[in-house]
Amino acid sequence: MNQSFGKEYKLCRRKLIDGVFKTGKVIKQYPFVVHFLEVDEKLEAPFQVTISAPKRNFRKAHDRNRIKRLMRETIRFNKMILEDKISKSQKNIIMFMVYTSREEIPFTTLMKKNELLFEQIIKNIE
RNA sequence: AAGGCAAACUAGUUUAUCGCCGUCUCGAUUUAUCGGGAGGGAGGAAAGUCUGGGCAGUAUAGAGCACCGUACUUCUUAACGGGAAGGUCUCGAUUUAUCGGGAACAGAAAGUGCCGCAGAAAGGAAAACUACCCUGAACUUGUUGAAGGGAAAAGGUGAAAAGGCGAGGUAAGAGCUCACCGUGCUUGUGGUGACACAAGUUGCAAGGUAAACCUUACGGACUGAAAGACCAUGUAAACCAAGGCUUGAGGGUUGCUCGCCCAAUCUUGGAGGGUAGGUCGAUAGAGCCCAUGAGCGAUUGUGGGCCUAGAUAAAUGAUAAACGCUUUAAAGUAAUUUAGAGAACAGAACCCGGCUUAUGGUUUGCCUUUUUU
Repeated sequence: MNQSFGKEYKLCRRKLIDGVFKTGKVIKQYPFVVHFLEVDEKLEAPFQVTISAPKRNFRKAHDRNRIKRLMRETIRFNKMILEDKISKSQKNIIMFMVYTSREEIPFTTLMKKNELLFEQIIKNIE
């Protein structure tokens, strides 16, 4: 089982990010808010995601790094949920994830929340 | 034992599983990817962006004014507003001469401004409220004290009242005179110097404030890695129209003035193309460690060794276990055992030198307080 989660999963093309916000859908699963969109373009990875921890909630750079690392770890563990679905269809998914809580939440609960979130995305696409 | 100050060190360790970002290397082929291996991967402040440089671009023909910064001395350094050593003033402690702090520590005899309240008077060679002295008026002849003058010694106000204190002197007083002290000036000696010490003086006739303007001395081009260079893409300093031509439009030269340089490269409008990617800059440096020489020290000479993060919506993480540390509770005379909890401040973004701020722990030195012997 390939659990790697490298550079190719990063969404950093400005046009795609603008597209996610203009035409994508929104799902809230506290503490996450995700904007996502199905695209026909061929990407380097099955899905691409941008992770964001707002400066408004975490003033210190050290805290923002901590939150983003935890989020990346949860996505890495749960990515098979999305990849199974995507491998059946020909489309790719791009996402913009925002962490909305003002405090750090334990890793185990973040895992469950993230799992729920990805299942909701799949239902929504279907 | 607790608290405070200063200095130094440290910033949990190991293993397993799954991952992240570079570097080197091997193999495979579809020549651009895949797979394997080796090795590296945040800090003492990476922070604040307060300073000094390097580096890069623009410009180099300068001068004056303006503006900004610094301000005891000597040294140190690439440089500094940093650091070292020292001087002066000042605060605290006592062991009275030492120790430990602090200082926006140049100039008030160039000029201007300001000094609230209180007080008679607050800067003008000023000022007389009480009380003092002299002259002197009135009458009740020992009282009241008009008026004029003297006087800064006493009281009172104030942060500050015009050198301090004592003696002489005087109507009462006054540096008016004298001794001592303080302070200014001159000379000499010592010191690289800031200054110190000594002697003299027919100076004391006059405050503070420059963290008010100001004066003096010294220094200062501007911008900032989103700098900048190259590659890729695009006909793009391209195209169309109008105005403007050597009798000088316009541009550059720090903000202004003068001066200087370039000189039709210009101005306005219209229509319209494309990028927002990559490589370098960018990690071998005023570098770090060790030894040794010079110096009180900051620092520096010489020799040897080492290579030590380079990301770019931004890498160093997650989970589990063990050990170590701190702490709480229980058991025990004690060593200790068991169980629980905790581990700070904080994330490189071109690179260095400093400063400042945040912060867990350990050690050493000094000081204070309390308890026991």
